[in-house]
Amino acid sequence: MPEGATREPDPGESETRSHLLAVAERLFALKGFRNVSVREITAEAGVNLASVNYHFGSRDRLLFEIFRRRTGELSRERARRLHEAQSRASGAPQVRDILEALFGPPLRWAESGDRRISMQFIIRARSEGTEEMRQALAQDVSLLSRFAEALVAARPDLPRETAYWRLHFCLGMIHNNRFAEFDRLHALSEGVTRNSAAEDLLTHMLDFAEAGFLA
Amino acid sequence: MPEGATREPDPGESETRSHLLAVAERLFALKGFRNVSVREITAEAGVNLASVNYHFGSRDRLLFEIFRRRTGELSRERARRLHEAQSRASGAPQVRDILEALFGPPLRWAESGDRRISMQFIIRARSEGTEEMRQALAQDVSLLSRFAEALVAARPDLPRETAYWRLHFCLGMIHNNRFAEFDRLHALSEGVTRNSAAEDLLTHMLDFAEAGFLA
DNA sequence: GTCTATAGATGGATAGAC
DNA sequence: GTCTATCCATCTATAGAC
Repeated sequence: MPEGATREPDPGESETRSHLLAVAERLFALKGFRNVSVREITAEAGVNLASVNYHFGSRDRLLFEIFRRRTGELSRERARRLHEAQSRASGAPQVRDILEALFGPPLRWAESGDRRISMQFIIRARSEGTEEMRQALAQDVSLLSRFAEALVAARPDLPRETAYWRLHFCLGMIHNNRFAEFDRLHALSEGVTRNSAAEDLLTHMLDFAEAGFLA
Repeated sequence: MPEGATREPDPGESETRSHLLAVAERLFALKGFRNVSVREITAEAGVNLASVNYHFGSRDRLLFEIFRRRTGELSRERARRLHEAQSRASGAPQVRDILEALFGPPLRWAESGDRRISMQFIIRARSEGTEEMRQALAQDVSLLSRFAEALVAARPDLPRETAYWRLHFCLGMIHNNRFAEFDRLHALSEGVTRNSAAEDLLTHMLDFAEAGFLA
């Protein structure tokens, strides 16, 4: 597991603190950011009402801390996969390999039980996030521009603007995935043993988006 | 303008009532459903605090009434365009014409000043809507299945499941559009006179999605 | 139909004992 | 670090005068 991952509680972190992070993440992901109160979080976690303020200062800072951790992890994983694709292809990967580095991590997160909650949390942050979160997402342009540059390099004949738009469409394809879609996916692939559900969806997405880029 | 449109106040509707609908729609669209209070709506509208409850019963029912009107209008416009495409093509339109009936209406709404707010409201309803709204959206499957059937007819060689997924990806491309994207769009097309901004984006989307369907 | 006043509920935050 | 008790702000909804 890469350096930044914090699936297991940080040993230097109080048990209450990491428990609060886990419980809050789940509730926020399931019910929406504004539909979860500090009271609900602490009750569910079996800790005292005041502990959120003691450990995080405020409800908002707890929420932002979860956001910061998860988006950081996802970005690092995507960057790593893009870098691997570039290494394999001597710096010039094909469109499909670039898109796999973009699509793969969130789809694999959404599949496994543990990361699934984190993925739903991140998806929510795009629409329900605070101004601070949206600003942080907008500043994450460094990662996106790495993908954009890779795509432009793979399709140098394409106008830059067109490549940007198509990357934007690809992001839309990802962000539209919610629990409902993943559940439908699991239902559809029931009894299909050749691949995992996430791999099936990944293939569908890559087929569609790759063809879109080759237009 | 088609029958269902209610851009102008219904003559049989009290002025306060239609004014509240317009003001509330704008505030909900700009600030988010849960970030707008009855107090703010009535203050902005210059009417009394109690008038929301008098005219609509509750804040939630005001919100749902806006939702009901706008989603109805958009669905009817899409259905009409699909029907027109089918008439033009003797019942068997091409993929691109089907997708234009899907993409065109929301893009044109987002472009013009008046409908722009309504479009943002609808986009928000997907992620911030109440359970009642999500249920209504899910039941709007009748419209979606008309598009799905048309696409399957246009590409009979494609597995049904694949066609559904691709329609799902197209919906993602649309729903990812927010104010930020439309503003970027307006900036990009500054000084470009050959087409309106919405037509440019529509072309980009159709190029991408049509190619994706032909994979 | 419109207004003021207020009831009633919820939730974030903190003081202060332990 | 944890707990109880409480403050204070905000909001929806409604009663009742006009």
